[in-house]
Amino acid sequence: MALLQPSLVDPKIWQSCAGDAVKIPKLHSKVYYFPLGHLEHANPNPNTESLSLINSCRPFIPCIISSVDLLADPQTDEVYTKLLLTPVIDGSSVEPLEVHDDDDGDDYVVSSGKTISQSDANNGGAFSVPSKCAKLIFPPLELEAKLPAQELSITDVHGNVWEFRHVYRGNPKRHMFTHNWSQFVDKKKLVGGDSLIFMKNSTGKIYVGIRRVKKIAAAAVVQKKELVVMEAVKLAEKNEAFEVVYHPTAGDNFVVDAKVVEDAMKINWNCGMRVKRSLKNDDSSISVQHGTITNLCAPSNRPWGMLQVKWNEAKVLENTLQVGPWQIEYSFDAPSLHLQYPPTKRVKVAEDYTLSNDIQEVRHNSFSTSKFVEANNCNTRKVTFKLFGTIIQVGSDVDDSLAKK
Amino acid sequence: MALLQPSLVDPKIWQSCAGDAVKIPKLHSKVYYFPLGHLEHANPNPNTESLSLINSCRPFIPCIISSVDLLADPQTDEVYTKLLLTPVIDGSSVEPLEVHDDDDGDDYVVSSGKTISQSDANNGGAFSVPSKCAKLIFPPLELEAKLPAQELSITDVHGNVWEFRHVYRGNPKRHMFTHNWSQFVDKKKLVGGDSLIFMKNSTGKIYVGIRRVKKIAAAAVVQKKELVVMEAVKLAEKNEAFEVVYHPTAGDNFVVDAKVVEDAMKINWNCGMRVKRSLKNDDSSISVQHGTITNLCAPSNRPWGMLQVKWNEAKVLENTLQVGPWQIEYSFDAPSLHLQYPPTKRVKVAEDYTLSNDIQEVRHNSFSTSKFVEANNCNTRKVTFKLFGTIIQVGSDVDDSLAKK
DNA sequence: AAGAGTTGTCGGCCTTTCCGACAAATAGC
DNA sequence: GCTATTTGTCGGAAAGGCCGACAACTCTT
Repeated sequence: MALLQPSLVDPKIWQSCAGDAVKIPKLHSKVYYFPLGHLEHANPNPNTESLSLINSCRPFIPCIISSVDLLADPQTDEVYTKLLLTPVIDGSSVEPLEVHDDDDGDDYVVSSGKTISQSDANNGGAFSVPSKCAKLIFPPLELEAKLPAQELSITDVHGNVWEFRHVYRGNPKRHMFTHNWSQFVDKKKLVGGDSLIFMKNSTGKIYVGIRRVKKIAAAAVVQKKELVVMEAVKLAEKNEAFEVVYHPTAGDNFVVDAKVVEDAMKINWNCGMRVKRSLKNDDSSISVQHGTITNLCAPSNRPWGMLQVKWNEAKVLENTLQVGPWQIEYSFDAPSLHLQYPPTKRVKVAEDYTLSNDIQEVRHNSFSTSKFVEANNCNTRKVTFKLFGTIIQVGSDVDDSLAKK
Repeated sequence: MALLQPSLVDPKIWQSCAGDAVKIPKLHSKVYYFPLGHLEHANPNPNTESLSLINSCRPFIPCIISSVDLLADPQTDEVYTKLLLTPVIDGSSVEPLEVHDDDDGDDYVVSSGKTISQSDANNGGAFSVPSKCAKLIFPPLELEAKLPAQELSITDVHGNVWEFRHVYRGNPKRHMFTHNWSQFVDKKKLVGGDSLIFMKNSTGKIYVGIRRVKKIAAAAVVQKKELVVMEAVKLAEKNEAFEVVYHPTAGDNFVVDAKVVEDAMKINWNCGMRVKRSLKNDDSSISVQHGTITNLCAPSNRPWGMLQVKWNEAKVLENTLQVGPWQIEYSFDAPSLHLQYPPTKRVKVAEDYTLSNDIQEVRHNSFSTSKFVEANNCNTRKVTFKLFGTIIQVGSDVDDSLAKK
């Protein structure tokens, strides 16, 4: 039953399992690859040797997506993706292939999730189905009947079918899985805290995906992953095609759509700015985090983790303290406690006619420090990146002008 | 779980499921196809219309096996085969393809069977494993342990894997399947009397096949099968390639290796001759039936069911009362009660130079009747068949010579 | 803050599964 | 035909699964 090969997953099912917040670049699209993000994704505490190698590399590498595999782990059922990236040599005349929009329009997938309780995982072999899920995903039950029941065939990410009995019982009445539930818990090694995602496509076929709480990663495995990352980085630096693996549950993607990065870099991010970040929860509801930029802290002008944000909400993962501009949004609605930042985007664009194969970095060593920035222990730097032939400047004299007000 | 398509089965596993007595002709080999046998295989009581059509056809048709599919029924797990036969046009110069001997030598399959009891099928969800089977097929258990147990992964004919707990318990101690056995009974719809065949190949992988007691064939299904047979017969008669389906449990094969038929036809079969027939039982043991030829009763010189045999053993299927010569062996060792027939093969062979597309039948209308034959109410006929350009004569004047003694 | 709706956990009961006892059937001498 | 071994069936025991009761939690207003 347990296949040893990773399973190819239907794109819409894969997306629902990963969560709608997870963005996988499209085939043949332009992206930026962030080596530091890649390393931190494999190992949050990388060894110094790896870090120094990363520091000697370009901080971001423009690439084209040459292949996308949407996969599922045969052991854990968790979804992940394997991408083949081909570095773009600046000024090269290779015409990019057409980006195929894979939204087929007609077929859709609706999903509903639940983090399973201790009782779901251990007790009596029954699963308490959230009423939202039952209403949205499963065929309607005869709720007036004495013992409403139906047999559901639910397909996992490997294409294996599980037959559950779905009943509506108890007082107050609720939806439950009874028959075959404990076998499912047993085979999938589910524990309290793991999440299930139930999905239904336009043909009515029902699917189930799993997100695990515990990330059991042995030190040896992490070491191995780190070595694989470093091999990829070396290939990227040589402008050769390289393969990366991205697990949506292990932090943000380090391969980001070019336009998204470029647009985000055009904003004059500065200390004290109010920002937000919308997150999808396990049950596919949306929650919004609000925060304030506390520092522009990119060493060597690395956009990955350039902005340090202090989030208002307590439960925030460590790796979201330092974010890239594309990972957050400027918060228009939230009133700033100290200052009002104008939503106007002040962008400095300079046409570049130099055909160089490397990304040009121009560091402005003359920092201008405003009173506000000083008061917030925040260094404002003028930083200019060249992105696909366009020079972008971040951390401008906006502060000064505002401070003068 | 339940596939709707027939499964392709590994040849050695298929053979063990069918039983070693079942002979499937090799790809590209010469065979004789018996239309009457085909019809009786589909329906033991065929309608008169079908029978009259069969009678207007050749009684046997030489063919080449153009394809062999070894299959398993997705509903019942029973094995069967689908053959594509291409009629051989006598004298045609088409060079036959090489017959590939598919015996790979190295890999073998051992098997052990059991007809399951009422208790196996209904009670308490346990299966009493025959000790022979446990010793031959399963990995050795620590028989000295207090509760010897192991988990066995057993593959069915569709490639689905079943996990059973195999224990050695009770007083007296015996091998049993406990965990998952009742699910297997349930899913496979097993009833007392059905047989299981456990197999192990040279890599140690364990398989299970099923033979059912009840042949539930609705009248409509039988009608359909009869029509399919008649279509095949019509194609065969036109010397066009045709497909046949053979179920090993439903009687002897009507597609028989040419050499086997020819050799059997060379023997002067006669009334009173002692014959034997070895049969493989469910548990893969061998039992031998003994009998006496009571009649040479082929109407229109049809070798299928030409010999009428009275078997000594009681439990004989009806369809084995009338057999073809290739289905039995001359019994050298069994002492004849009345007469001693010499084991010498008296064969009359005549070279045939006529290039005819049809099989020549020469009926000798002058019957000679001996005293012995008269006393046994047995008609001795001289019958000549042309097989692949060789004329074979059966039921000779041996009787007379013996009777004169 | 209160009410309605939802869902986590528990104990009881019923079914299924697992076990050795015993006896019946079979194989071996 | 006798004995040794194997295996079919049974009743009791243990485990697993299904149920409503009740309470805690969440969401809405």
